[in-house]
Amino acid sequence: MKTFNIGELSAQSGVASHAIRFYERENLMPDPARTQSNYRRYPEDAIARLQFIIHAKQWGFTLEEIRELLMLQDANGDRAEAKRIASEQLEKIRHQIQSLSRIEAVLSKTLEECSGEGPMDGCPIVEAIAQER
Amino acid sequence: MKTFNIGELSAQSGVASHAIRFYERENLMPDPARTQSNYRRYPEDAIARLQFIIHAKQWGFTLEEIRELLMLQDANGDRAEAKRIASEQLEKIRHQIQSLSRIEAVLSKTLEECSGEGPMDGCPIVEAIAQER
DNA sequence: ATTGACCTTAAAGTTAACTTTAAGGTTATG
DNA sequence: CATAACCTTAAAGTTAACTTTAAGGTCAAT
Repeated sequence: MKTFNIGELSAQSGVASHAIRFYERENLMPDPARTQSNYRRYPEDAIARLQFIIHAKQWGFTLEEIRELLMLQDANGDRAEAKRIASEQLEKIRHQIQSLSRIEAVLSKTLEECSGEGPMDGCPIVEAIAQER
Repeated sequence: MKTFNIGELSAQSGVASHAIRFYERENLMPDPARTQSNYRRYPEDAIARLQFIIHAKQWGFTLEEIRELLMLQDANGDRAEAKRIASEQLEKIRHQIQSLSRIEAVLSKTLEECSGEGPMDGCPIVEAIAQER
């Protein structure tokens, strides 16, 4: 089995060495084996674990939530817990979409109304923001 | 004309006194008049300015962008500039919506596939995150 | 044997947008 | 006149998720 030092793992995973050490301190990555000279030695599956972290981040999970998911995996925990975490994430995402969509509607309408010419005084954009709600 | 000290302005606007001073340092609020005892004295329109800031924040503008908009207003600058700033903001919001919608689709589909029962091993949620793309 | 590219740790810096703390002056009330 | 509730400034702390710096040990190549 191939093993990697931290620089090689960094190159394979696209995660900076310092970030990998940070994940270790934050208990997202397990303490790796060490060489005689105290260098970290990673097994191949460390790449997959880092990619899991990257993807979960892209999905909007916080490191805290990712740590929970990884701990469930490591402990072969309860699937219901993972579902709860992911469901909460889905709810958050849906709220964000709703909120952004409302803003998008008003902002795009406002931009259509603004010619983009003339002085600031009476600018529909400014007036839309200044509007009480 | 009524004037306010910072605590009254805070109560009227819903923005904490310290945040108001912070906005002053950050050039979002103009340096106010002072009493003999060096207390800040605000005119009524300070309330509207703070509300403009609050609303712009709700629309997702950064303080930096809000400062730009306020400077344009204060200088009675060019409406085209305001339109550019708002257009960029609209683009950002649309990208966020797109990105979140993609995540929402995959995540909700994954959640449907996961019974929420049994051990983590083989959990569709974990597998969906671990998936290469 | 020396250079350069790695690796180690611990600690401090980054960003945004504040909040909190510290140490003290002022004003209103009983 | 004392006490509480204001106000002042400057500086440090907060959060997330790292990055950067400092000071030094190790390894591969020339």
